[in-house]
Amino acid sequence: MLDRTHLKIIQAIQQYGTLTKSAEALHLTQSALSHAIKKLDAELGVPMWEKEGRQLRLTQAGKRLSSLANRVLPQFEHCESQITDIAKGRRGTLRIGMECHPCYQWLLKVIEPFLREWPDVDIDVKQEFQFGGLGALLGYEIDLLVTPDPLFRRGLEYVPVFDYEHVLVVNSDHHLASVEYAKPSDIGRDVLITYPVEASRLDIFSQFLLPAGCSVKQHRTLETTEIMLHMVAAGRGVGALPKWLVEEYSDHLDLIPVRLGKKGMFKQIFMGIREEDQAIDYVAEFINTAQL
Amino acid sequence: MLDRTHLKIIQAIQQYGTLTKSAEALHLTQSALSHAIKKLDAELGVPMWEKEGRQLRLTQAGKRLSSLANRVLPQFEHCESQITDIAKGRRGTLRIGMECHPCYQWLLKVIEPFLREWPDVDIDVKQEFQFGGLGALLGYEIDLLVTPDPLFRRGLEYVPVFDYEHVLVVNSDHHLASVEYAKPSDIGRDVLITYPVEASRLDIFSQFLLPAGCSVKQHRTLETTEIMLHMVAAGRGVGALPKWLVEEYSDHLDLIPVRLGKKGMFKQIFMGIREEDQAIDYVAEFINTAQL
DNA sequence: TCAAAACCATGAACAATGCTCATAAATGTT
DNA sequence: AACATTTATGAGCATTGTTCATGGTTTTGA
Repeated sequence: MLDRTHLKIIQAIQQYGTLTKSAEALHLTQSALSHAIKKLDAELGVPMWEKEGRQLRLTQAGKRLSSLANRVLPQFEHCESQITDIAKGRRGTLRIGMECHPCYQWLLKVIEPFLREWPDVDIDVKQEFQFGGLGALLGYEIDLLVTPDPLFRRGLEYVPVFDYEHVLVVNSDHHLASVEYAKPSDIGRDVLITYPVEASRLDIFSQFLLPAGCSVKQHRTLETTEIMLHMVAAGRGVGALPKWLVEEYSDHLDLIPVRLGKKGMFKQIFMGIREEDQAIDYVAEFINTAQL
Repeated sequence: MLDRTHLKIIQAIQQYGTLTKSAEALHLTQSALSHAIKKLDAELGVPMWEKEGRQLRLTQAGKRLSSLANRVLPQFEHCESQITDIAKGRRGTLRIGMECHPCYQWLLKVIEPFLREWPDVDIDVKQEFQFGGLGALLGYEIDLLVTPDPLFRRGLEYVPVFDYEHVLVVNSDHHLASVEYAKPSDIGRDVLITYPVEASRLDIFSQFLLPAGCSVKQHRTLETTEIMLHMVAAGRGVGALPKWLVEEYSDHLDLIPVRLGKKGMFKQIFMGIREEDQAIDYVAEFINTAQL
């Protein structure tokens, strides 16, 4: 019967390439591994690897097994650590996925009191997912998703956690610094600085520039909010961020928020969880504190 | 180490309630099971069950394990059967998920030539999913999703497979039988027959009646297309279905398709797969034949 | 080209794990 | 209280997986 050890074996061989090294990683002898894979091939009736000289290449069947390993093993590990956490009196780890870059700053503020109140719960924040945040939630890679884009599905629950206005950020020298609101064509000669995600996921493109058929002189990306704001304050470009975030920095930096379009761009951030997890006390409590 | 057998045990006990029956189902003696769960509890450091008299109830930790079992075991089984299929020279099973009821008829037409061309591939059609069709695709419950509602995510590919017009169906005695198109208020005194899914997933509600603030006299649901059409032909109500589907039955049944709104309601159906599966020949071929 | 190095395969012996059997204890039923 | 059903326990057995020792194969590099 296909078993967790088999998945570990296939994963190790994928990772290390040779039996000898894999065996070492698995705390086995090379012999044991050799026996094991021979038996596995025999049991399943088809080899998992083909040998090209010394190279081991996965067969079609092996690829299936490898795919199973990659998605199932992490779940085993997480479940195990959750349970041993419970055993030790700790409550476990809340794995939070983020689909909106600037929310990170907000999350930090929420996390702090939570960690104080729940000393026996750990928090883990992840930002990259193979199938996107929703996929990660459904695939049990994360337990909680912070997203501006709630895709309601059966079995999932979304809760709005906060509203904010998305604004353009410029410095006081910029020609838009004193206007009431910015039009899409106003930034045609500017450098736009954003987080490094696909343009389709950036509201400034999808909901402001693109619908009006406008573009910018240059599009630059930066990982960190702080540096982004420093660049804007230095007149090296304009940004698009939550207004509250801009206001937090406008004490020490020369930053002016400018409304996007006449009506402004108002966003709502949601937290999504799996229905079944609603019953877990610290999950419920996290959502509670986050809503304040 | 947590293992597949442990997951099977917890699942069996959930299902059968008592150790004795579970042991039988697992082809073990009651003694073996008793030993096994004792060891499991000891290894994890926390009991998985609490005894209320003779009743076994899952603890918090046990619930985690049970949840793991429920989502992981099916994947083991599917992977195993895929591989043994390959071993036997068969190619495996293409698991198709359907999120649109009337597409079933269309699928039947597509499946037929495919099964002829690929005698070593089986097809499995599923319609109910815990986390909806998308969740099933991401969770490896299905390999291919037929849906009117493509949610583009990283790691997924969607292909449009066909377009159709969604129409109201009435019989020739109905007062709408001869009009050019139906307005939302026109069916306020009718019985509307639909498939048994939430109203929010029925376009006739979400895109026709609701936006106009209209409703119907009564809303009935029926599983099968055929009976639904018989009811309509008998004047017992009106339906909302793809035009091509209505036309297929209008030879033997008294059915008239009526455009929904002045501009009609045009829909597009997509097939979604995981990117990684694009390389599998029979999957690619299925999509090809389906696009014709 | 040939030896050395790295890697893999195999069989026998051993160790550990899990299973069964037999039986006792606990729980629920009448 | 007696009985039926279910669970727990310990000892012995069987299976499985592991190591050890060794021989074969592929690759490397002088």
